[in-house]
Amino acid sequence: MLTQRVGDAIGRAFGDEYADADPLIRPSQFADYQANVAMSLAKRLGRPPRDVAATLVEHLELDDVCEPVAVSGPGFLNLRLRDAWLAGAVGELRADPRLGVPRQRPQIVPVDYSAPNVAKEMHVAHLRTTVVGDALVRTLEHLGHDVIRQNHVGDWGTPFGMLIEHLLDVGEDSPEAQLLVTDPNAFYAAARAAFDRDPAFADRSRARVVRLQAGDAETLRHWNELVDLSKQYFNRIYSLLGVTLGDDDLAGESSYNEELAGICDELEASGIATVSDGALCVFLDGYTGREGRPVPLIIRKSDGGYGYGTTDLATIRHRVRDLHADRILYVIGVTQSLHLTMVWDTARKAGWLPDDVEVVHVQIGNVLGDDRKLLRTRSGAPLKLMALLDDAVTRARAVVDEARPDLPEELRAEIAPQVGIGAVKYADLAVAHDSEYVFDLDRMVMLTGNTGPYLQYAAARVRSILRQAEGAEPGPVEVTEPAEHHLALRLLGFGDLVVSVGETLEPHRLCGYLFDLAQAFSAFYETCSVLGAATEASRASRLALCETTLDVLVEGLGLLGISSPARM
RNA sequence: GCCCCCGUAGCUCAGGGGAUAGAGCACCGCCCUCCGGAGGCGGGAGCGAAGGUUCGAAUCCUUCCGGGGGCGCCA
Repeated sequence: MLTQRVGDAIGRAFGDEYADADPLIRPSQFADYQANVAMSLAKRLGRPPRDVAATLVEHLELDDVCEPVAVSGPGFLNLRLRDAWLAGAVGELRADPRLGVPRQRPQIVPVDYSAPNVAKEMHVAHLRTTVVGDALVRTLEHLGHDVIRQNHVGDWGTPFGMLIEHLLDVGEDSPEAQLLVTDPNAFYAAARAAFDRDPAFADRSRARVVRLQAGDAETLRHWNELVDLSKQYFNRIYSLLGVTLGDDDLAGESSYNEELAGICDELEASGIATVSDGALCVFLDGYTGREGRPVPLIIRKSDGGYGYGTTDLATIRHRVRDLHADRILYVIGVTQSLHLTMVWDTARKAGWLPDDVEVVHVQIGNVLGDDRKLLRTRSGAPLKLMALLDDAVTRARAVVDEARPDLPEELRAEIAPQVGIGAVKYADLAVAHDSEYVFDLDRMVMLTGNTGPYLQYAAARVRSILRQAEGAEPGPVEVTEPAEHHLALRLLGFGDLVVSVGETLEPHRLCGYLFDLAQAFSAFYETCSVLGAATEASRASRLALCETTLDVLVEGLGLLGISSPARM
């Protein structure tokens, strides 16, 4: 709105040929917003920036929206919104069930995230892609996009012969088989041990892989049993995390089996792939490795088997051809960067990925321990995710017990998981997804600072005020105090911010916004008594501000996949 | 050796080319303690280094230093 009005003023002041100048209106530390337009215009006009800015001010028609506009610095227009206008805008926001978040033209967006492996423990890296992916999915859906969740689970490959044989040995209903649900690494380790110890078992395993790949019906039935048990493990984690992934979203590597041979044939026939050292490879310009040797994307191993490069090609073709994707998101570890770009380049070359389909690698950075190395237990073993989450809940319980000894025991037991899980998820979301960060449970569950529990607590406190308002109803918004002004300004920023998260795919911006909002509310709470407001109209207005703040906090946390306990 | 990412306060992290680089935690000093103590105000200290582009660079480009990762049959 401001941008449009300033743009019009440019046209009036300097002529329509300059109306294309981007006013670049942004929040500012010097005013509510700052229009930075004079610099670029001054250059084009050959006039001093301050003069240009002053001329522009004369042509601005913003008196209904802004206080008289100040020119400062080298030529910035500082815009301070009028309290009355802000009050009206917040009133409109309150009436809008979407809280100012626009609906966008829908795009079809497959999002590849989580992707755990069958018969393997999920670790913190999986946790982060799951949490970040889920926040992106929720946000994009809220913006109106047609999101297709794709959980590209690792359910195929060489180890499955060994795993199936072990499952047959222990029996599908045995306690050992249940390890797949409760402690998958233990199952895997047992299978591996048998493989290393017993040559006969190793031979059976290898034979089993061959039958699996040949599509032998009985083997496939056992494979399904194996995968089903692992699904139970995934779903336990997802349910504990409150993640939107379900069985319908499973699109494992195995689902592309039928297409792999065809992919290879097509690439070989078109000359894109060539045989090298017995393996079918794609060599692309610009990819060199050690000693300048070209790096291949291997699509068929020398033993005739297929690797994940081939399934990834089949996957991308499926997403474009069958799902009609406009934009494809890969929420995957930063280590896959090279592999992914090679797959994309190959797909483009083969004509499976048109130029107008955008592919994005949402790079997930490593999670580190306090020694700045990949997070592990003290003994060096990989962390068990379930144990880690339990630990988070335990610590959250301690924080809740400390802060709210007055709450009944059952209620505290109910709140603790929401806080603990929220804390872990928020920590994953609050830092830029591609940066590494140091995992520190104690910091995550703190009630101060940029943490999930802080925001949940903020929301609970607002609820508490509303609860105590008893008969008093929220009414028309008035803005008089500076703290009200600042809070109202923050509230109005929600819609644009959600849009920017959808564009940049950076949920940490939403975290920063919500933290900022909570602090603005805190300042408001400090200086503007709600229940003790001087007049009835003022109390009604402040109740309305409380209610709107709560709505935005709850909605924002919801987009992040974090629940807001009613009390804590 | 080649390629990618990163280097911001004591610590953990923000900073979509714009003014005097921010927050939280930790530390020190003062204030309030009233709707639930998510407190308030003040203080110290920072863009790895050097060039370049620009009216203007933490941000873009180049080089160097330092850290992490990847680089042919695991996924």
